[in-house]
Amino acid sequence: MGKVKRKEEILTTACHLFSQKGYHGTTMRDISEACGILAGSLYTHIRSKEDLLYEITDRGAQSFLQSLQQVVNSEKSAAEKLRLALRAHIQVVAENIEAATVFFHEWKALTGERRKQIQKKRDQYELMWKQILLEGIQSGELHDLDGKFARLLLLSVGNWLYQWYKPDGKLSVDEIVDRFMTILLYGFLGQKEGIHFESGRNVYETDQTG
Amino acid sequence: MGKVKRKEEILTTACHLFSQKGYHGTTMRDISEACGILAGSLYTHIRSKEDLLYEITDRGAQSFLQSLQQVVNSEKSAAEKLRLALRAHIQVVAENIEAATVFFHEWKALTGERRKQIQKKRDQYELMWKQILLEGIQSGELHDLDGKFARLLLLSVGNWLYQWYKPDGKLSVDEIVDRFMTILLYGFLGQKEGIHFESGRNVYETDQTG
DNA sequence: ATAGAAAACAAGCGCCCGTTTGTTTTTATA
DNA sequence: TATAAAAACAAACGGGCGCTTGTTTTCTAT
Repeated sequence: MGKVKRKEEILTTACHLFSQKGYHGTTMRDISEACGILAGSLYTHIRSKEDLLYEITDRGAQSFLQSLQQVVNSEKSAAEKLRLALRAHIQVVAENIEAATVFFHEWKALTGERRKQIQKKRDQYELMWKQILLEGIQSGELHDLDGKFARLLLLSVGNWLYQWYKPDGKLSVDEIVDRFMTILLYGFLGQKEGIHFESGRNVYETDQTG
Repeated sequence: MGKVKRKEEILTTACHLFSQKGYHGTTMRDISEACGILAGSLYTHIRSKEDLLYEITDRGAQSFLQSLQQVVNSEKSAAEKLRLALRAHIQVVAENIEAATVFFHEWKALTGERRKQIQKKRDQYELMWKQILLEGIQSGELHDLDGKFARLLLLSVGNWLYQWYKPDGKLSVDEIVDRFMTILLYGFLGQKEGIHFESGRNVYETDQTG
């Protein structure tokens, strides 16, 4: 097995096991067995168990930050920016479902400086959402909106996704985003005027949950 | 220390530590030290560590089920039922924030039959939400609504609450529910006609998160 | 083909885990 | 106040934990 490859294999394997059994519920022997080597051999490639967790969560944080940065920099209407932001978020989760699970579920198992760094990136991310919403409110496009709770709503939806999303589900990321955004923009009671989806029928069951 | 009291103290302490450090990250010695007794003495009151986790999560599940059952049985409009359901959910989380944290974050650490039982109650709970939304859609009150995603939205908001809610926050449960429901019923773009709150001003910062 | 580097092995370190056992102390009841 | 039950202690069990060390095997580049 090549040099860099084994390191990545260990990370992927750890990510898989952490997402399934949790960080503290996964042992180095679990990881080594899944990789087909002995536990001690892992330490040729990594320095510690916590290093694995940090690498996984930090990569996750970077993915979220980078994808949202593009949205913030874009020049679109507030509503469109919100859609793009939610789309970016959901895409990161959907395309890295195991890493996202570890990111959301296990990052607090980090200790000391490492944890602070991840916390910092989470704060940065939240700040970017704040910015998008604040712009929309100040420009009047999102009149009368409680920015704080709008943000909590959006992040709740995006962050909870890892709990139910299954990669082999019937709906694409775009279809999921469309359904959420329709409700978020116009509400349970509002009309969906001016919005059209290629698959916009109202079907109660479109099962994607596990 | 009395008979039943010590058992409850152990449960409360375990709940606190599980919510902070996770189930696998908490040791029996952690719990015993916080209770001021030796680790072995715990076993006068409990049978195993997993028993503690099961008791906590099962009580949580019962709280959610009971509070929502009352809403399902009530005779209200669909929109009002949704509000009451979200209120019930948020109230359970807010009034038992540590237990809720363990319930949402650690229930998968249960094994075998115990885990299946909690899963079953979670399914029951979701079914009750489905029922409320289905009634509202079939009666026409929630016209054109994608019930599946409306439910995901509501449960995302309710389930993510444990991640940011602080008991010493400035807003009451009712105020939180009002803010979420306003957005959920009328959307980011819609008018909030016919709705009035005693504290309905639009302030961007109403900090409640940690 | 062979020297040097990288990777994996084999063994085990010290420590902590959940739990058990046998004894002592505390509590409740008569 | 005597007595039995309940609770807590003291000590340790078997085992698994993250990780290290010293050696052997495998790969890579000349």
